[in-house]
Amino acid sequence: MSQEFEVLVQPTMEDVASRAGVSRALVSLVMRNSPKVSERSRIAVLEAAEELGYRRNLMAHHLASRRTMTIGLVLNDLHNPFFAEMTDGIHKAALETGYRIVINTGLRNRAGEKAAVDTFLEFRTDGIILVGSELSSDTLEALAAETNLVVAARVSTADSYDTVSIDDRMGARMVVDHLANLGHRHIAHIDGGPGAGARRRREGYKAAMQQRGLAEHVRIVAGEYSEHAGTAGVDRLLSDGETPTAIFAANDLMASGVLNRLQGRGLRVPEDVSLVGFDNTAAAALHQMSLTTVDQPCELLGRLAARYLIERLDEERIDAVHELVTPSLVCRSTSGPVTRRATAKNS
Amino acid sequence: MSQEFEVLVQPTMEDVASRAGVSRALVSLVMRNSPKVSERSRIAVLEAAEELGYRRNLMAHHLASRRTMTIGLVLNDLHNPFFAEMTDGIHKAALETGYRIVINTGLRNRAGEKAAVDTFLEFRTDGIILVGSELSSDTLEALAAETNLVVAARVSTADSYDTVSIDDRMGARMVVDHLANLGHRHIAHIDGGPGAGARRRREGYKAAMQQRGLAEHVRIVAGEYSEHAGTAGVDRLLSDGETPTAIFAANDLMASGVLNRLQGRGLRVPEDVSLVGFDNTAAAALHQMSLTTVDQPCELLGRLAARYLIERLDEERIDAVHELVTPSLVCRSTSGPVTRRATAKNS
DNA sequence: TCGAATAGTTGGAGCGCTCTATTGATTGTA
DNA sequence: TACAATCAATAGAGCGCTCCAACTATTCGA
Repeated sequence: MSQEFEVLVQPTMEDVASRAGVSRALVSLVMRNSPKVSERSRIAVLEAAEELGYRRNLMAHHLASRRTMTIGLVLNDLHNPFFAEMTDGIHKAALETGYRIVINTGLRNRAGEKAAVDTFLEFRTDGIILVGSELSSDTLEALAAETNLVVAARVSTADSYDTVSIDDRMGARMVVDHLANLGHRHIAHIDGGPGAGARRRREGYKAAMQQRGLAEHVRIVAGEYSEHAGTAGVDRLLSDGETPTAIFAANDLMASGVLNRLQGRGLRVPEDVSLVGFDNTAAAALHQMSLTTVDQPCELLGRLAARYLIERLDEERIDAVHELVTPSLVCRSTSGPVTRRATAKNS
Repeated sequence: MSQEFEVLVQPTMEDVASRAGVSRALVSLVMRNSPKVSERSRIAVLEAAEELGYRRNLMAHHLASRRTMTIGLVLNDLHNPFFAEMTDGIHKAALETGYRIVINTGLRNRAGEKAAVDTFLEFRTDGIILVGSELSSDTLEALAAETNLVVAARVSTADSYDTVSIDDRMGARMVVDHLANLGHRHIAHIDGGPGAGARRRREGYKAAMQQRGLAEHVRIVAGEYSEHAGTAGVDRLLSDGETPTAIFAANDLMASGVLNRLQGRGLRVPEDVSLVGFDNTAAAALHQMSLTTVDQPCELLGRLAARYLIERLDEERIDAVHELVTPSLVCRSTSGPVTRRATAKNS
């Protein structure tokens, strides 16, 4: 029992100091890699620390220095692989600059997200990165007044925090261009409703269609980011009589539903109908799906988010930065040229 | 500028105390919901805190109380949806008992995992949960001496930390039983190599086959947890001449490769060959795949892990607990009864 | 009416660290 | 030889909080 107790009480700098025969302040200098320590003492201290299994107490460290060299990362949804990849980018960029990260997640609701943020505020992390936040812009403004803040995967013009996001509008335009170049004119869009970026994807689709002189063929069916919305969308599109030769689904999950329903209805992809998604999730790359889709450079987005936060911390930048990153199209097997058969049906 | 400075310096208990006209100690009592505070003072303090935007400094709190009410969670791989679901379970269980969690992840390597653990040790979280750890058992033992530890998704008999895992062996047995009950005898297994739980899945497969009197049909092809290993496995199985009527892939990702290759080879699933995976990932549920697979009760695993850690913290349990949770089979469209055609080929 | 019990409040020590000012030892220079 | 300059090490205050012992009212029973 008493041994158990001993084990869990961690040694302090004082312990290391007395073992090494120096002062506590010297140990502190060694731990912070100060150059003004003699080689002799440095080694003595490091050895003593090693022997005792000393581990700096970050809490005390922070209390005295007001810094934690830690970035709090709040992920809206751990289940979304998109966030996982962004995290990789943030993680790497942070490590390269001497910061570490700590992650938290709301349970996919605002209250949970707020709790996650509060945890970091209480831990006094040096700054916070929010990925795919659902908080109101007022809340974000308030938060930016309390800590250094960067919001990723969300567009804003706020001047108290930075944002980094993909250019959804351009992504949608790329999809339309790709399909139009393949000869498609009847390109329908099943939209993502309230989903992140869905509004901008829809706008991009519309604008590109107009620009291509296909304004009359613009056709948008309401949906949301789910597989079911994809199947329902197909039903809606087909029941109107005029079958489009190509469908642009607002994200990959929806595209999966679309693909399934098209095949169920006896339509071949891409011979009869071409299909393009958005996000380039792992499932899209699987052979069963092999979906043409828009890829987001997640890791880059993450790196940028981290960089902007660290600029605020290290260079004390105050004014906000808002960056839009260009996506790219990944062509796989679900999109192809319009065939005689497909066009015959429609014209 | 100077305003900027003001904003980022957070108010302390002292500030709240003087604004509310009470002592710092009283504010502390209010913040900790002590019952021995008059309603009058409580309200005064809470109002002052609200007005100042006071937020407790966890670092100082910990330093004084030696507790953070925080659990550190180290995920081996954020990309694996399995971990995301376990996190949900841990998260919920933690919240219910007044704890909060903080997550960290290694960049899929031991050094990264160690760094993640170190962060939590420096933060002095009350305990640590490792999910899918790749650290050596010696390292884990050493870690358990420094903090309270629970390891999830890993089997062990160590007596200094708890483990919670699925019963992979039983999962494999369920697969064999399911297929055998459908009339299959030629059931092959493409194994997961060094992957987590793969060894036990293979053993379970072998044992179940023997128990069913199918020892002579045991056929194991080496693989690993990747789609490619699945396609390669099929090639290997078919090139031997004797096509199995059913294939048990060590995980869903592999099963995806298997499915693709079977179809590519002109074999129908499940008419010609039945296929079963393991993990029940989101992709398996997608209609394109609709894979029969073994489901792990991830959230339950998470809840158990959290519970065991909290028992160590709150009830000061010392002796280790090791729990194996029973999985369940999810029957979808890739498995079916042996057909005349399939059996004809083989016997 | 008085001491005891109770409820509410407070000052101060201390948690483990950083940081400033200072001391002591050593070296360089006139 | 004396004095400044440099280097290495240290004491001590303080970061924001908790917790204990002590203190002040107030209430109660005898």
